[in-house]
Amino acid sequence: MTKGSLVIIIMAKPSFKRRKESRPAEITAAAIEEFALNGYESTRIIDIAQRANISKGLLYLYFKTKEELFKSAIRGFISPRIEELRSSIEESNLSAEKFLRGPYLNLIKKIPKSKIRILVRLMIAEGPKHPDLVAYYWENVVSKGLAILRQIINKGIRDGEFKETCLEKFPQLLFSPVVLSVIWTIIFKNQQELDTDAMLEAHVNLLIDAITVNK
Amino acid sequence: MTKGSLVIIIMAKPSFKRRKESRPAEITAAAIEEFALNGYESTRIIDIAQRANISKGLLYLYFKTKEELFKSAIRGFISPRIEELRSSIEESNLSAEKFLRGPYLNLIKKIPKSKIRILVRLMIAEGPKHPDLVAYYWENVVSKGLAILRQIINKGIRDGEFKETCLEKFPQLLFSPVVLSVIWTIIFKNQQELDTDAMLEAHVNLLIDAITVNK
DNA sequence: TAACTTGATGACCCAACGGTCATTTGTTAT
DNA sequence: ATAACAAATGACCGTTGGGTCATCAAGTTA
Repeated sequence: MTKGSLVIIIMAKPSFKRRKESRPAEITAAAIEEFALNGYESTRIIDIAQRANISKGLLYLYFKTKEELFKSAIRGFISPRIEELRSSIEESNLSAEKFLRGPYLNLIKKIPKSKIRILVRLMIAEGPKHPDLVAYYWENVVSKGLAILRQIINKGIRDGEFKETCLEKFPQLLFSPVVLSVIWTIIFKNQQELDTDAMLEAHVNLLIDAITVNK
Repeated sequence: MTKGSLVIIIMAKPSFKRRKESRPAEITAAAIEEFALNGYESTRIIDIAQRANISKGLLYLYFKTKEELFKSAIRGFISPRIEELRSSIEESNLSAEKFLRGPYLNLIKKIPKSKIRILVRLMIAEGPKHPDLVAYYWENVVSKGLAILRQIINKGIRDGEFKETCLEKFPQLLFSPVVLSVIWTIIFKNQQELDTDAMLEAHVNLLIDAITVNK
């Protein structure tokens, strides 16, 4: 429309990059850190901007509002973990027991030490005010994980490894000490150390003892 | 010091009460509700005042700051529960297994439905910014509960009911599905109902199966 | 009823923070 | 060099919400 429009069309193609366009990712990374530290309300936009080494104004060039930034940050944080989850499962046709003692135990040992802790706290603290985020988290992480667990337990039953117990109705029970570990390490780290590796291993052992057929 | 001081001393005794002095309790009750609903930062003082049917100014007559009100509210909420905990334990010299299947299971079934949920969410969300509150919670609730559990498990081992398992090192395992239940009912109630009673019962059954001597 | 005391109010103050925008900086094309 | 325009800045605005205080209301005593 303006006098300059022709010029724009002609020469805009040869991709220019002042400071490149990895900016959004840098910003959401900084945002996740700050939100994890302070929660949604007490995190100031300017703290995020400073952590990302940009000005407040530039942040608003990429994200319309604080809310949108928050959601983008969480989503951007979850996405990569989904692949992580799927790939580390890789059914690999082990027996159900071997699978639980091996890849599964390994995976859950990592969680209380990884950044996923952040997510747990954020979902608990901010979830009730961001139902669409909860829905996203449910769909992409929780329900998938639950399905995998249920599948493994049923396989064990079909193969005659496991007894028919209530565990198939509540696969969550295999996961519950992970939740406790995460919360413990967030809240009570100053009160008492918890050897999460040992605890998680103990839990898997106990449950397998309880549901294994013979012995 | 002032001219009126003598008068005060003489006639202040015959306790007067305009609107009585149960005010602080009313305020902390209102505060707990609001804080549970919105978290610390997003709760406005005026919301608390309105819920307590008083003006903002009066609230500040009883509590110097929002922070002080928050702490008082939490402490006031915890105190009564401690007695609840102690009394519902009442060792009553049952066998360890009977105790776990009876009074203990009963107690934990109540938790995800009671207001204690509130506490869990608040501690997770706001704990990191209020370490003294966490310390108080630890001392008066968590460490006591943990001690009781450890005691019961050891008794079971001494009496020959239970095997020596890692459960004595991690009594938390008996409690972990409670934490999961609480969080679940807070966050995912719109995604999927969870029969917490059945799940908790299943969990206690499984663990007892795993650690009981013969069978 | 008058004097006095304390419970209670809400208008007001001020700092903090989300969000905007006029302006500057720097890069590329010619 | 300079035109052109995107990238980036930070001073500024408006609102929100914690906290204050002058003022009022109501109870008690004499």
